[in-house]
Amino acid sequence: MRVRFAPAPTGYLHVGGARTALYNWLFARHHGGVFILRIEDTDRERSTDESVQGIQYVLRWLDLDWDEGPAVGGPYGPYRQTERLDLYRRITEELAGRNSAYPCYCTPAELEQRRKQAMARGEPPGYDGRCRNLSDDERRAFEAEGRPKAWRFAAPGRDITVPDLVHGEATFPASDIKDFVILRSDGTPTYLLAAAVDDWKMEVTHVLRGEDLHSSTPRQVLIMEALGVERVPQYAHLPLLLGPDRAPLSKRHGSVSVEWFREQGFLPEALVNYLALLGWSYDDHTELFTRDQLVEYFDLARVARNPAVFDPEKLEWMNGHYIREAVDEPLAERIHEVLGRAGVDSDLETVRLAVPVVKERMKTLSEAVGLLRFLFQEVEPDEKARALIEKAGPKHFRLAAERLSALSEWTSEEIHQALDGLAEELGLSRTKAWQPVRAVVTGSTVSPPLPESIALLGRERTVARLEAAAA
RNA sequence: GGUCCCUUCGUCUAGAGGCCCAGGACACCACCCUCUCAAGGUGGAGACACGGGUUCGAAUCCCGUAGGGACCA
Repeated sequence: MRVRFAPAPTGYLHVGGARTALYNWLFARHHGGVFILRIEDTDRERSTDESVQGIQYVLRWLDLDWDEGPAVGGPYGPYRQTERLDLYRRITEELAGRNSAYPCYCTPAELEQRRKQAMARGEPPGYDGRCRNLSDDERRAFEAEGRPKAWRFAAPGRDITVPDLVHGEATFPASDIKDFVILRSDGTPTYLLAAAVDDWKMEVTHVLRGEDLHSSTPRQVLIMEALGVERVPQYAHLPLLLGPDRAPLSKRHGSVSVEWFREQGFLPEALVNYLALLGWSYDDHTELFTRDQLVEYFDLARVARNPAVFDPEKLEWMNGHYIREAVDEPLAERIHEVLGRAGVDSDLETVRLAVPVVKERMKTLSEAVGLLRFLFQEVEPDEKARALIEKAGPKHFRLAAERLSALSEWTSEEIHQALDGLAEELGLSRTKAWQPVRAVVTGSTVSPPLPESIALLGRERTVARLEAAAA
């Protein structure tokens, strides 16, 4: 079994593409097949080394390893290979020899005009087959004129049924399959030809791709059949991913690239788990899966047929879960990195100690910045904090400073006791006594547990902040 | 316009004729826990697009209608 994942060379992978990659990978791994990475390269404008790098980077981050590739399909970009162009041309000639392809001399303007006429007559648009039965004389005349020619596939005029591993069979009527272009006048193949030929040459047995390619399947199958390909791949079309507005996920939804999620502090495990569940389910209640379980359980028969809306909130919840589950040490390193990128100059040692108290209060790693900033920078109390500080008054903080500086041991237990003593002395509830202290020490009314926060901050800085507030 | 695909709580979904006056999860609400925020616990509200059939019985099968999407150019 040879499974191929073929993203377009857009330079990044959006979550829809990532899900397709994941399903291909899971399918291949589940069946012990070969997972092939092939970059679809039919777009002249965007194909660059960088885009291939970008896709590889993302797949590595998600830990989706491939066995072959990256192979590049299509003829463009830095991967432009004239021998490939020759291959597509030779195959087109071969098809022509079998009466399955013919040159078309119609100009874009002519095609456009006829399309409009057809529409006006209430007929479906699409090529009318005009050049299919050109006489030799007519053909010579066009050639003499120096007209550019494209090559079209000669549709066989019969219905075609293509099986699909998630949808079952779909029959496309002959009338819907017009003679389509396979080789452009500049000698480059269209997606249809390139995909069919490359899948054939790479001996691909399974193609899992987006639903948007569903209706192009019969044309690819037709090309392969005309070529006498013995084993046409099996197709599975995955339901599209939608944005919150129910429109297919695309660049205009903004932050949908996997790279963005990485930068925001999402864990690959969370993204993989979430994506796996967008269009597939195992049973009626299991939601959290390890990678091994995913590989073991994944089954195309349980892939949904309806499109799914991408829900960032559920992803966040799941990410929070994976952060809580994460091992402290590597997590500390990642948080250290995130802090650095946010311009907070932290030291790894302190972050290590802080991890246990922050890990269960984050949905994304980037939230660590707000939670831990007070440990590494001077604080500027926010509005709520300032109000609390003002209300409590200097005496509150002077007493707190005294009690804390008198401590013989600087541990969260001792600090806890000192703060309780403060509450007692002031005749206040714990909440009322502690919140102003929190405001002064962390600059916020929200923080990790106070005694732990103070322990992390250190005696000197804590007392200094309290004394400044008492002045 | 044609063809193909799709339609269960706001969202992701379970459901392949009786187990379903529809189950789980996220989000939401309430309560508990509690030094704040979380996490955790308990409870709550919330859906079978519509209309016809078939059947003793339909979310599940059939036919229509409506809506959405993709492709064709």
